[in-house]
Amino acid sequence: MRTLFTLSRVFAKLLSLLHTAGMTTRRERLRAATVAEIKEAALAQIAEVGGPGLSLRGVARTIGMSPAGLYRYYEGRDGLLTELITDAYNALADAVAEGVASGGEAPRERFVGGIRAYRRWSLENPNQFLLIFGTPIPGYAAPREGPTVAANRRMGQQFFMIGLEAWQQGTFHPSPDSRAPTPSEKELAELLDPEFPPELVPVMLGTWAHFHGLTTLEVLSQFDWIYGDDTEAFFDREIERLMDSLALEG
Amino acid sequence: MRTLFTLSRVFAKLLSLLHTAGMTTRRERLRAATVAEIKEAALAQIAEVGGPGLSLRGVARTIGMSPAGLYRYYEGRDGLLTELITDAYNALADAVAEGVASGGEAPRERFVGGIRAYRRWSLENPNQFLLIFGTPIPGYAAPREGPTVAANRRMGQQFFMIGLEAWQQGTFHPSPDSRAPTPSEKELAELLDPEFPPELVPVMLGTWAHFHGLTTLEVLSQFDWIYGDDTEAFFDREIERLMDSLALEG
DNA sequence: GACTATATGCGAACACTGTTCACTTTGTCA
DNA sequence: TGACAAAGTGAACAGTGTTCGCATATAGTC
Repeated sequence: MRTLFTLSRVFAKLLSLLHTAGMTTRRERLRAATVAEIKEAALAQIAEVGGPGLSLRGVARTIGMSPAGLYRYYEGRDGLLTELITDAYNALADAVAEGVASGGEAPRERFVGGIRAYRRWSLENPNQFLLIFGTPIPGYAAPREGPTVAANRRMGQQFFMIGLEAWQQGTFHPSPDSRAPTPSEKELAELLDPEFPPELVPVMLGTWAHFHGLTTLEVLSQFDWIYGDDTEAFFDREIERLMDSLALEG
Repeated sequence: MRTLFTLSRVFAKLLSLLHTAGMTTRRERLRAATVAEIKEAALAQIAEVGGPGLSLRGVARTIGMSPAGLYRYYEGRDGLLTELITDAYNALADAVAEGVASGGEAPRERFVGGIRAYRRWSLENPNQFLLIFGTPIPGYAAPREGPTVAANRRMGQQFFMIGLEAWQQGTFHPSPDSRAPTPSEKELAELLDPEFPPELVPVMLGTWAHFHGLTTLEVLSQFDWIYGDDTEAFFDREIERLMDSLALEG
């Protein structure tokens, strides 16, 4: 009987939560504020010491809370990391989208704009970048089919769409691959868009890998001993070379 | 007087150490064995849990020694990491050299052999790879101009030499860069080899970044959702595309 | 061979980490 | 007002890297 009452109450609360997205009650507002504060502190700490150095007790200290209290908001360190990793994926995807848009109408400008934004965001947020593309944090396992892999796929699909856009405008003529598309490539193409040409899949993956490699090595300061801190010209030149080899016009 | 005696004794010892590289004394043999054992245990642990998860107390446990005892052999965790990172650089460089040699006489075969070896080593030793190209370990700072940066440069120079080899055989005709070589590029070229053409510097760097990106993303399983575990064909095809765009014949 | 300086190794301690648990205080809602 | 859930705390546990003082084993010198 008690549990039934409780259940119905919980259900009512859930409904009200879904209904009133304006966070009416005082508790909800406070909670949202606390969550935001925690995340902000965690992000600041990651920017300083990197993902693997994130300390729960540290963020508890900076926001003036006991370490145990954090567990009311996140499932420990792993839960917090899951959220931050998801955020990083989305932030990168947003930055790329903005970079594409800044390219105006010209397909090549849009494409290059996305790539440049990829690099810029990564250099400005190296530790968030490494949260995604660095060493997996020891002891942390992303939840299966959880928010991080969803964000990962979202980012990947968005990138493929940039290629499709140029393709459909007829300005994209990568050298034809002598090999026929594999089943997995056809499958992915269909999943992305009915119009997506399967032979574009490996081309886009290779392109991604290329400028991702450039970005990674720059974030890790692997070009410093050659170019010092003036790597931008090299990067731009390399992107031009890449675009030429893809025969992306416009 | 005492100190003078002591100094001369130390000097004699140093001389004898330099002279008898055969590790005559019992102590030296034992020490070498212990060092090797520690390194082996650390390497095994890194292979399991990754670099940032390396636990000094853990290796002490597996070799049956007290944690404090390790400090007679390494300057704490950082010292051990410095050695392991250096080893990783050298192991990768060795693997690449072997891959090049396996290509026989044909320049293109040699070049591709090196790249394939780069990928293979990285996939077989992902955690050593990430030790070098992953997130810097929190709290660890490589000693300035220490062994790790030396090993890093050694690896880089070796890679440039592979390019020079193909160049000198007249089989390497990358599309000419419209931009004149920068001072840093000329400087590096001279430092590498008097015969090294400066315009080859950015080409080789770009090439490295390209297949490094492919390798990184594969190590981090970022292709899995598309290709499953059959990524080798994609990689090989991509390398062919890269070689064609570089116009490396033979 | 005895003596002494050095290398090796250990246990205890310190400051730190993530996490759990029992407990109190605070807010919400019938 | 009363009941119940949420929020927050402090103590505790097991784990980490590191330092210090002390014991022992080895090496080289008189």
